[in-house]
Amino acid sequence: MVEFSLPRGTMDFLPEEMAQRRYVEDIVRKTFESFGFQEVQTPIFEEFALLAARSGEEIREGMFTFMADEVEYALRPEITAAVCRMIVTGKIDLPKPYKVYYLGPCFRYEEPQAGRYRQFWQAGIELMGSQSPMADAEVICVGAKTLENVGITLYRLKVGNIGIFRGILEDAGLDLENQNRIIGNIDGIMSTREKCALIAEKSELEIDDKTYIKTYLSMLYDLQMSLISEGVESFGKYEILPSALENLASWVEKMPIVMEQTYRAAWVAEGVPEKTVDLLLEVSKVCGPRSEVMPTAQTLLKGSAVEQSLQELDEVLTYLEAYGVSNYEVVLGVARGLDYYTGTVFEFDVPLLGAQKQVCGGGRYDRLVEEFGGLPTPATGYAFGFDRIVLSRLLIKDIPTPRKVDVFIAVVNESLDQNAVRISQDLRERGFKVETEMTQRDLKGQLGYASEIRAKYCVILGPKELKEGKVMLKNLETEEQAPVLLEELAEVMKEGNVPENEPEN
RNA sequence: UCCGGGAUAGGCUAGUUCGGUCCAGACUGUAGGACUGUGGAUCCUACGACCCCGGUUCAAAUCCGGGUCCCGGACCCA
Repeated sequence: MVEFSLPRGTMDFLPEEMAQRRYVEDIVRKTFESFGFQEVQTPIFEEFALLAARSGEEIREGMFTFMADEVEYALRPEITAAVCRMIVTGKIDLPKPYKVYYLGPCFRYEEPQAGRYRQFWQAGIELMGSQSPMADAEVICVGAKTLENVGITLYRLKVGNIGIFRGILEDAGLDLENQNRIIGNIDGIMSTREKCALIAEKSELEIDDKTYIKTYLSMLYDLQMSLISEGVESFGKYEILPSALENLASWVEKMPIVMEQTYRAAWVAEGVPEKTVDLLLEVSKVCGPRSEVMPTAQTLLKGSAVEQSLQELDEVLTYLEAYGVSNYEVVLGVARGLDYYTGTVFEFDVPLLGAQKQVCGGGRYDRLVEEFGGLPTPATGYAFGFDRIVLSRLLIKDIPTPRKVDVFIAVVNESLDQNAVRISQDLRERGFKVETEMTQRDLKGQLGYASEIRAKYCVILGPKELKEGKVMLKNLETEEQAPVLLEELAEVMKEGNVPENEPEN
C-alpha cells in the first residue's frame, strides 16, 4: 500500500479546528465590516510578473511557480498586489475611497516553522483613495479592534513612518534601490537588537541562542574582514577577533552595537555621508511613548526634509487616539520587509507566540497602484496572519465547539428506519440539527453514540410508542425521558424540557 | 541551505541511560460479550506498533553508519 503524506508545510483541519477557525473568522469579518469594508476575492494564483513586480527576480525562490499556456504563474504569497491589479484592471466601480477586505489562503515556498506554513491564511484590508493620516489611523484601529474582539489583548503595536528613512536617504542622493538595501540592513539591526534583548532576559544561553550568536559573529566578522581589505582602517574596540567565540555570553550585549558600527563602516565605504549614517542609526534607536519620542525626533530631524514625514506620523497618532487606540509604541525604526511602503508603517506582535510572533503588518503604499498602470491612488492597508491569530487566541483561552446536532434519532429495530428519516426531515425543517441512525447498531450503541456526539436529545422510535402516535424523547443531559406525541415533539424540544417521567407499567 | 531535537498500535505513550528480564507494557480507540427496548460506569475477549536500509553482536526498539520524514530554531519573511 502506498502511504501518502501531508505536503510539507500544509495542514489538515479537523472538524473541531474548523469550528475554532470559523469562530475567529466570524469575528474578523464582523469587525472589518463594522468599518465599512467589503469582501473581495481574487484568484489564488497570478502572473508571476505581477507578484514579483516590486521585488525583482530573487523573490522567485520564495514562491511556488508554474507554467501554463506559456505564461509563468505563481501561487500568491500575499494579496495586496492582486487587489491593486483588480483596481487597475478597472472592473471596480465603487465610490472612493475603496474599502475592501479579503480572507484566503496564500503560499510561500519556505522552510516551515512554528506558526509558519507553506499554505497559510491571510486576512487583510485595503483602504484606497485617501491620503489622509486618518485613513492610516483607521486601518491601525481596525487591526487593534480585531485582535481585541477576538480576545487577544496581550499584543504589542509599533507605529512608525518609513518616509523618515527614505527622506534621509534621498537627501543624501541615494536611489530607490540603495534606499531599500540600507533600509533592509536597518531592519536587520532592529531584529538583532530585539533578539539580543530577548536572550539577555534569560539566565543562561540556550543552544539556539548560541547558534544565533555564532552565526552573526561569523557574518559580521566576514563583513569586517572584507571592509578592511577594501581599506577601512580598523574597527577599534568593535572589531571582532578570532577569539570572540570564547565568551559568547558577552556578545549578547555587544552584538547590536558591533553590528551598527560594522554597517556604519560599510555604508560610509559606499560613499554615504557620515552625517547621514549617524542620523540613520540615531533615528533607528528612537522608540517609546509618543510624549518622549516626538520631542527627541523633532530635535534630531530639525530642518531636514523629513520633518513632513514626522508631522504625518504625529497626525496619525492624534487620529489614532481619537479612535481610542493609545496602547502603541512609536518606533521610528519599524522598517518592514516590504519595499513598497511609502509612509506610515506598523506591526502587531503577540509575544506569546515565540519566534514567529508577528501577527499583522501593514502601512501606506501610495505608489503601488500607479506602478501597476493605474491612476495615482494613495492607499493604506495591512494583512493579518490568520492562523497566528487563531493560535494566539487558543493560547489565551479555549474556543468552545458548537454541538454537532441537537437531536439524534435512534431506532429500536431496523424496520423503523424510514419513520426515522421522515421525522428527521420534519425536524430539520423546523430548524433542528438532526442526525439519524444508519449503522444498524443496537440501542445501547446508538445511545452511546448520541451522547458521545453531545446531542442534546435522543428520539427513540419503538413499536410500542409508535402505535399510539408517540415517540420516546430522552434528554441526554438530564437523563429524563418520556413518551411524546409526534406532533408535539418539536414544541417540547423547543421549550427545552421533557415532561415528567411516566411510570413504567 | 544550515543548526538542534525527535520517530514505538488509529490516537497519546512506557521501555532506549547500561543490548538479553520486551515474540514490547499502560491508557484510549475499534469490534464482540457479560446486558436481544436505554448511553459517558465496571469486567472479560479480540484487533493493533518498535520509520527505512545496512553494520556490530550469540543476542538490537536499545549501539554504530547512511537515508526519509516530523518538530523547533537560523537565514528569509515580498
